[in-house]
Amino acid sequence: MGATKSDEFSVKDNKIAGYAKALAHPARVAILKLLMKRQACICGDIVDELPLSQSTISQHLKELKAAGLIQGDVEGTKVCYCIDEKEWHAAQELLMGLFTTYDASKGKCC
Amino acid sequence: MGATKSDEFSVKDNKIAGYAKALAHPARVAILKLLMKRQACICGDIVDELPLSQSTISQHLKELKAAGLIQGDVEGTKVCYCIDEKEWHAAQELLMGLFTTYDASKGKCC
DNA sequence: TTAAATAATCGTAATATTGCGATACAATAG
DNA sequence: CTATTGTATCGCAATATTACGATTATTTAA
Repeated sequence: MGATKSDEFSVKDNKIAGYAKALAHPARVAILKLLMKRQACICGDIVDELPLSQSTISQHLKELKAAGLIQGDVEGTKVCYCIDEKEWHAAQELLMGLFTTYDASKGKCC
Repeated sequence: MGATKSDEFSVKDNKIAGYAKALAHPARVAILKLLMKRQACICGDIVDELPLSQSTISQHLKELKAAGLIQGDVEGTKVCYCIDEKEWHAAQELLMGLFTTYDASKGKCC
């Protein structure tokens, strides 16, 4: 008990939930915004910009990478992260699909 | 240590993260889809449709309600849930805003 | 080679989430 | 009033997340 019963739900619902989970922390939202603001990507500058330790930032980056939303390029002693365009759009489509499903069925409540 | 440092981030980023968190579980995604599919809303039928116990469903509904995404109307001994249109659109706008920020700055990576 | 810089990982602690059974509560039916 | 139905809440156990300091690579610079 306690573990999420992912198996019991559709692949699509799990994907949506997975992308949502990646966005479900303000630090990760802030990181993504930073990556977008600087049209080129950054690395440990994120650590300077956010109020979290290096190791914590590193973990958040790892999660965003695991979700597929970002990529990391090793450049010498630094690592350069950026949005993964393809997955970013995939996430956008899935989440938007969920939201627009509502407009389709303009149901009124109870 | 271990608690999320919400205070350290912007209100907006926290809102985005909050909505995302509500969508970050396949059961909640499934619930929202059900509420939309039946243009009118349901209640404990959700329990019959999903592979989770009544108490677990109830908790997920509570979270969705806390996030503002759904409303619940007591109807006799039953409770009828439905999407909260206003908050739903607010969530949609915030999340879309995040996604489209990328298109604006067609940055290429590293 | 050695030192410095940068990032990833490990270990640990605190807290949050997920899930369920049992129980409590509310409203209707009889 | 009492029984039934439908839902919420409580208490617990299992697991996951968040955060950090310390350590471990890894690569460049000296």
